[in-house]
Amino acid sequence: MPLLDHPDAKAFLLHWGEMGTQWGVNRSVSQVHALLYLSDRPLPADEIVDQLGLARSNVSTALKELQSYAIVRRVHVEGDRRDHFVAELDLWEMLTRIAAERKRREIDPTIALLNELAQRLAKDATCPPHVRERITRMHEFLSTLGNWYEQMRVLPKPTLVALMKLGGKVVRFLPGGKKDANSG
Amino acid sequence: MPLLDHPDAKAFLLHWGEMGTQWGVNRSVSQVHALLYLSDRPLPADEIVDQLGLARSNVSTALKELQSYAIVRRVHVEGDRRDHFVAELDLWEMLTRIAAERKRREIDPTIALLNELAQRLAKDATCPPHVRERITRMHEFLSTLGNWYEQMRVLPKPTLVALMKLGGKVVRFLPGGKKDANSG
DNA sequence: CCGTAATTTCGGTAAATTCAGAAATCCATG
DNA sequence: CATGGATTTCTGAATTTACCGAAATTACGG
Repeated sequence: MPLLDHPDAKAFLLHWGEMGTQWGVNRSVSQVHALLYLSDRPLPADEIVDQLGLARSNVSTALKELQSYAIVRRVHVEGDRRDHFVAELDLWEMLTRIAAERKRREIDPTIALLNELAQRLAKDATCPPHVRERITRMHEFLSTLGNWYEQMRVLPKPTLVALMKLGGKVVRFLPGGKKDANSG
Repeated sequence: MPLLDHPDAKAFLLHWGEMGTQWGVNRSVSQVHALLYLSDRPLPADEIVDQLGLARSNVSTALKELQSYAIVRRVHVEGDRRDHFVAELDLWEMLTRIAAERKRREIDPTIALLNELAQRLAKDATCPPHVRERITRMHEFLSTLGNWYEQMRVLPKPTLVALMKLGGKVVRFLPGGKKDANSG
């Protein structure tokens, strides 16, 4: 019995698919992800094809993309030759993996370029001062962000979760942190 | 004298333009942003057209998009009828504004849908248990993230900056936080 | 190894996006 | 309230991206 017979599962899947384009992947990719996320068992590509009505090749590409984010993985199912696929169900894991891959694709190349430019600018007298300053600032800013990310990345997951649950209340624990009505 | 005469400024601008497509905007948008970011004075649309070699209409659309993120704003220049534009130069501001807009576009619609679905699922006996659970989990997860974001958003900027600079060392200050070699 | 099932790659088409130029609208000024 | 510059909106062409079906490749069981 197809998962998508249930109207709410279907609503979720269709919405997820549409949002995909906003998130920088195509609809097929995010639909496949939604289907696997809702599925209670590993699915072979064929079945994804059937349930979503996509071309086999398209599903293959989508699965590859999802695996590149490490939020979907191949699993072997006893007594079946075909590859099966499951989505990461730990949403915190999902988030950190997407973050890692997006940083790699969207931030790291720019930091690399800025490293180069910063080096060149250091010994370049012809550059207008404000250009030098703007590029340097951007370099410092992104480097700082990158370092922060790196430090967060290596924290144990429970610590990260605790930090997030704490929300704005972290400041209470900092030296000179604000006291509020709930702190005593 | 055009800004882009300098090779490093040009390299920055070209790179920024290419990355734009990764970041979910088109090349024109990110190029216009780069140009304004490097400029030491407000630029009228005409001049952006000249320096980047884009069509006037294109620049108009790009400026609108950048203003929707609130990282570029219109300014009036004494004695000139034309609108001029400047980029946000405080990079921390830039980041928080982009984050705000992206959350609005990329997360809020999904939270809204999940609110609906969660409500429907609560009184729906026909839904397979694992589907209910997965959707509920996603709902809780995104809501928690949203709440965390909201609490970070309202913190004073210096506090945010301090928190980031602190990096992984925040945990030292938390109750039960780990001690490390640098903490004593 | 051979045959078959499973999967990926390739080529072509459809759809969407980007972008320039033209037309229309807006707006300040005389 | 007319004029001319400034700006946006409209339209269509060009490019890019998404996606299907077929062919090629890979992996597996006998």
